[in-house]
Amino acid sequence: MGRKEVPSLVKDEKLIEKRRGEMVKAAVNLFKENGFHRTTTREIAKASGFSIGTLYEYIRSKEDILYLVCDSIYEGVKEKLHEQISLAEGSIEHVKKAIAVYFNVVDEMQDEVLVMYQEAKSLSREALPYVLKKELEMTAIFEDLLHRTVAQGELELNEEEVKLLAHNILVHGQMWTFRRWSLRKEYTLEEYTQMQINLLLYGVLNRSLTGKTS
Amino acid sequence: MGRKEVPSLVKDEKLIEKRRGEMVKAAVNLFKENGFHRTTTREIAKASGFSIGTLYEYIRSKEDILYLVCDSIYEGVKEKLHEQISLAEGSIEHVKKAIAVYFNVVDEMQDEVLVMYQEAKSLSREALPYVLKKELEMTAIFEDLLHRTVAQGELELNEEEVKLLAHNILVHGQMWTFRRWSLRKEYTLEEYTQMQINLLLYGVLNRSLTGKTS
Amino acid sequence: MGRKEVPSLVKDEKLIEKRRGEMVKAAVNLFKENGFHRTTTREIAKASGFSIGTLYEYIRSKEDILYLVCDSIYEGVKEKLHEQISLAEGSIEHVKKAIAVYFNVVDEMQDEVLVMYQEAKSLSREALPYVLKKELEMTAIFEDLLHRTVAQGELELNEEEVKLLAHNILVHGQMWTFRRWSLRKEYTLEEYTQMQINLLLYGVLNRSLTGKTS
Amino acid sequence: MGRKEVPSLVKDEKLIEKRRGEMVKAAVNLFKENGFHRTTTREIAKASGFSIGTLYEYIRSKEDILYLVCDSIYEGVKEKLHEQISLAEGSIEHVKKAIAVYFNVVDEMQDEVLVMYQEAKSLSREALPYVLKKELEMTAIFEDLLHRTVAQGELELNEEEVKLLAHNILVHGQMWTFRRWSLRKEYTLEEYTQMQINLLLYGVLNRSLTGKTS
DNA sequence: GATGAATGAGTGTTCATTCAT
DNA sequence: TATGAATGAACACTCATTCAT
Repeated sequence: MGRKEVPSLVKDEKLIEKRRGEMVKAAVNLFKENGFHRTTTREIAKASGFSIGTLYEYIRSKEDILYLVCDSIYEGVKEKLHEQISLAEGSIEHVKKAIAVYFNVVDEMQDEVLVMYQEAKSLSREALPYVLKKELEMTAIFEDLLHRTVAQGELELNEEEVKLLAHNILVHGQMWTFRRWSLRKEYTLEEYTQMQINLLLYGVLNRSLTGKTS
Repeated sequence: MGRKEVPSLVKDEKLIEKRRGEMVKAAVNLFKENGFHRTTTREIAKASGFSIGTLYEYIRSKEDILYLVCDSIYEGVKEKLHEQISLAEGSIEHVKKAIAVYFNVVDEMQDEVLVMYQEAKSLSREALPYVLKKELEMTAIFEDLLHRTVAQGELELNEEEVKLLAHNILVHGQMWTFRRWSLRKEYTLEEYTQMQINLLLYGVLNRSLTGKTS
Repeated sequence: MGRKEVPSLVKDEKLIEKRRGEMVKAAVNLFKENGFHRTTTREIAKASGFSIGTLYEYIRSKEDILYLVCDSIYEGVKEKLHEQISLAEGSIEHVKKAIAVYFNVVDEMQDEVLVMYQEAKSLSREALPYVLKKELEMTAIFEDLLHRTVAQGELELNEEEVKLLAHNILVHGQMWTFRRWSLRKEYTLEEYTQMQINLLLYGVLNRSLTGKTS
Repeated sequence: MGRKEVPSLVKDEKLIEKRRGEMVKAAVNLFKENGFHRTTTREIAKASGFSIGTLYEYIRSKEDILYLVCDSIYEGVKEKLHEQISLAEGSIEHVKKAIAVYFNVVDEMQDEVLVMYQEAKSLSREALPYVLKKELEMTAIFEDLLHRTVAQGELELNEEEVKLLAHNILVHGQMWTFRRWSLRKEYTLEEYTQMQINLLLYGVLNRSLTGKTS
């Protein structure tokens, strides 16, 4: 659904799934180490355990690998998220919980997230929209959560504020990877999570309280 | 001060400054369009208005260009910042003003800023620290501002919260360029600025007010 | 045995052997004409009958070609030598025969020998020792021969004289290539061989003394 | 006389002489270290103490420098030779003395001699004959010496043997530099000289025969 | 006479991709 | 389906030489 089709010369769908899984796993590790441009298709083939010829049976171009990698990372993050939080509820506590879970997932997959964050720009003008769409879907998860919490009466935010807050939550999660060279020195993941939750929510939280009392 | 020396075969310092300026300008435009790796040194030379041989009179390697680009962008941002805000004061109003000015500068230099944050990772392990140092210097500007405002009694934040808030301010500025594909659709720069100021500060602001009133 | 491994991206050992043979042959001709430095890898590839990309499937660097050339020449000389002379005997006659055979081989391979003699110095500090070792192995062939002849009682030479004489034999062979611009004008190979054998073995001074006394 | 003219844009002959002397000195050192091809004209200019522009006031091309270097080395060797031996005499003792003096000169100028014999091949087809001519002049010195000694009745050699012996003497001098990686381990210069004089002049075969008969 | 900035053809090398087996 | 040898356009970088000042 909304996923871009990457054609393969091989017919067996099961095999495609399997081989591409091996490819992506190998590629993430290599991209992590050397970046997309400095990684060669030969290296990816070798690390995947098959020949360069076989690699090209399952993709059309090097860029396809990058797309598959990005796609796979988003799916991974989303899957882990769905495993741990119910998206049907709506309460301040639930928002806090969701943020914490999200930050945890980002931390677990920090290499992957960083790779995607840094290399997605190398996707062609054709493939990029598919990845950006995934990013929007991720944002939507938090938007929905916030909407429900607003509907519940626990938060007082207009539409645009919901959007921006959801955006900020996502960004603060990514920050933990792309500024880790600095943040890791100052905070543990737990401290970082707690402090960001405070900074993210106390504003809107107090305001709504204030709003209520006034 | 803390800047990495990039050696040149040319002796005339004035000329080096001039030619490197031309180079950086051309390179930013090309990097913006195609990224660092997809841009060739010949393209940079041509766009700079001189031959490939001349290009290499002023740098040692392609990476030097990227370093000069990053360095120049930081200097540009800092210079514009210093032009518009006094860094000696300390008040809520001043913090708001500084954020707005910073977001404005980022918006004016959005191409440059985008290029830097996307390509800096391609710097070698030798050059990267110099750029990260610049980033910390930028963060420190906001840390100082917040410290002074805390000292003034207008904010109530501990040391670690100051650090994180400064990080957040910087990152949200960058995000205006990084996620412009999404943000631009929703907000004007002014709206984005105003809303982020609210989200960033109302949390801590109300808390301190609450603290005061209690 | 003692040969330096030159890695190849190609797995088929037979093919490596074959392609490198073609490469070396082409390279010798080109080096002969223009020297190592003035010969381009593209020229070598073309003369070898394959593309530049293919060339680099079989070597890592241009210097590898030079090493293979040197190695191949030594092997060629040694092989031809072993084909024609038994190295187990030891007599004046056998020494003379061996010298004549060696000079013949040098003459047959004069282009190769000259190339090696002139270009080996361009080998890196890493590869040079392997080539010098081959040179010592060549010298050792004549040392052994002389030793056996001494043991047979047909010559009276101490260890150091054996070494130097073997060295001189080798040098006189190489001379035939690197001074051919002059020697060829004066002597045929047969004349040169006969005269050098005389000078090497008979001595000029004693002969004249003998001549006088007889 | 017989020297190739190397044109210069500068008129002042004294200055030409001086500058070229500086150039040659610098070039020999650089060629010694890195070889002719790996040495750049910029390096030569710098090591000579003037600019690249000035360098080209005194030569037309890089190859001119190589020619001047070769020429200068020959002149140096010849000069030192003439300083120490009279070329008018003719006797066995004198030949021995001349060989020893020549070997000494070669040893003193070993770097220069090595450079010349390794790099002369890079001279163009136009310049090479001039250098070969110098080499023949050197050979002629020993030919003459041998001729006079034959005429004196102290040696019994025909014309062709004289020529070849002269060649051999020259080559064995050169080999002291060329094969120093091997020879230096076995012999001091004095030992090498003494032994080569013996082998060149006394012969090994007759000696052993003599030994046997005595 | 001296300088050194400018030039650009040329070099070694890489690597995504193809295709015969 | 799987292989891996072959390809060649493209790349970063060099350096002998020129010429305006």
